[in-house]
Amino acid sequence: MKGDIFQAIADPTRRAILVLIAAQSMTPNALAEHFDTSRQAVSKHIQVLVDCELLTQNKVGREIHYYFNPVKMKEFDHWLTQFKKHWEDRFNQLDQLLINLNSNSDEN
Amino acid sequence: MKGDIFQAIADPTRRAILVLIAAQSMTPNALAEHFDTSRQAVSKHIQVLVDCELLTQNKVGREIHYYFNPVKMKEFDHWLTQFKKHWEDRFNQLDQLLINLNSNSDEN
DNA sequence: TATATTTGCAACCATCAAGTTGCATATTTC
DNA sequence: GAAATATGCAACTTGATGGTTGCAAATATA
Repeated sequence: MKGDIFQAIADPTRRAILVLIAAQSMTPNALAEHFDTSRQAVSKHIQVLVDCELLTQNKVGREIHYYFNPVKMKEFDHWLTQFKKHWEDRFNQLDQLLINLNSNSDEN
Repeated sequence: MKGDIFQAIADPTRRAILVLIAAQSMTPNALAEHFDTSRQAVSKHIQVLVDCELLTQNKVGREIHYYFNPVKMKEFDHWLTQFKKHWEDRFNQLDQLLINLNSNSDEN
């Protein structure tokens, strides 16, 4: 599971980090100020995102600037797109599916 | 984190379950045959997917048929769409971003 | 050079998640 | 009614995960 994009995106803090960094590149310290947790905790999240290449880094002196890497996001996008495609195919053969769902009233 | 779609989709087994059930509704037993793990393990995954409403169930006698619920998938889709939108906006102001990325050669 | 700043790394802890086994319940079949 | 089948629920184990603190390394500043 190491380096898995789905795993990386599952964590809400990491999603927030992605959104922040996608909007503007940042250093770990700058990022950490946006969260309640410690700098090290944020750094660990960053590391996870770097491991799966959702972030790239650029060291400038003692600072490290992290950037969003859109390429890897595509991988994620791809799964959903494929899934949606599949599921929209199903819509074309709605027949059985709808019949079953409609005869199902004991559930909700 | 209970009932979180991102969390639900993070697990590869659950993604496989979603794909299988989206293709065709299934009972837990039928599903379990597709995996190496025990029926109970699969059932737990199903429960997670039901909790976040990615699956709905229809009890028929002693069998329970699970169906894919496309509605909730939208929620997931929404985040990605918003994110992509944001990130594509950035592309329109590529200037600074590209300058920074290009001056970054010590990383790869 | 001494000090402050930015960062990563390692150790540790608490919680959660995924798996297993065992058992109870409901339904079908004999 | 008894046996078989389909399923859910609970207890337990183990490993991963997110958090903390402490410290070392590198760079900037005085």
